[in-house]
Amino acid sequence: MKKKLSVNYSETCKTRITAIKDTMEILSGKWKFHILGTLLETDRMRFMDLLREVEGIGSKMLSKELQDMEINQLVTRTVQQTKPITVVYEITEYGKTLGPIIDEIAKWGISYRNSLHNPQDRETA
Amino acid sequence: MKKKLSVNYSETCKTRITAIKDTMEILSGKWKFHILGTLLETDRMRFMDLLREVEGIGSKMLSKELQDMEINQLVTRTVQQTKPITVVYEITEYGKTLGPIIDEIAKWGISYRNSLHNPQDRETA
DNA sequence: AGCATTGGTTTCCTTTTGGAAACTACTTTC
DNA sequence: GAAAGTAGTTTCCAAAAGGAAACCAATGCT
Repeated sequence: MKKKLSVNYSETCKTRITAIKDTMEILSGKWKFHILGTLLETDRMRFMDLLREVEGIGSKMLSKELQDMEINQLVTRTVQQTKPITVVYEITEYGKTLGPIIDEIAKWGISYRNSLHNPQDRETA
Repeated sequence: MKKKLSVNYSETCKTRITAIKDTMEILSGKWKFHILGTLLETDRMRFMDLLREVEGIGSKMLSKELQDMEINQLVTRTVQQTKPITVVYEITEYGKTLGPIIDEIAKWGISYRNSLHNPQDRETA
């Protein structure tokens, strides 16, 4: 009797994997979670403010990541005709639907930090 | 009057950002969510089975990602002294605590797919 | 003997990612 | 007029990530 080679995967499972791939592609790169985490807290921020708040990022990366997210309708970019022009970025309603993901990730990260101090927490997870 | 330069960030916000960074570092790379998604469904799998199920991955990457996750106690590796030795990987209880994150990511990815067909869903998100 | 399977490792190469610094262009302030 | 702040873009480079293919050691099958 021959063994089944692969493809014992259910449809729902493949859908799930595709969904995970889609999401992670949209949120790819070193900074998107970081930027979104910031925008979810403060709603609207100018470019230079983001540059200062998202510690470590450079203008090239910030610009690129914001463009990516604008294309995916997660953030909006608005030029304001002020004295020196300013540009405000804000998270869209659609972008806010990522909130639960970010929350879960933050939650896990926090309990991970705790488990570094109390490693037994990890065994009894 | 001078403007405040940066650092108007609350402590909880910084904690949150650090948590996000921690989590994403542990789950870095192209395949970890994929592998975890698979192991969360099937519990225990052999190396070659994973190689076939995680479509597109090569042995080098699979090996490396599994090692990373073993170090972080997300999966266990057990050698079985069978005829040709087999190695089973299974997700740990601690690894299962990532379930909610993966679920949220999968959920979002699914509704994202839907919004590609009905773009108005995205505006009224 | 010869091939397949298991579970990897190693090598070599390409692509992607990301960072630093310089530069643009316009306006305001000193 | 010089400096500084706005919001980026461009260039140049280094490092990291990832893939294909070959290889290895042990065992089983025919």
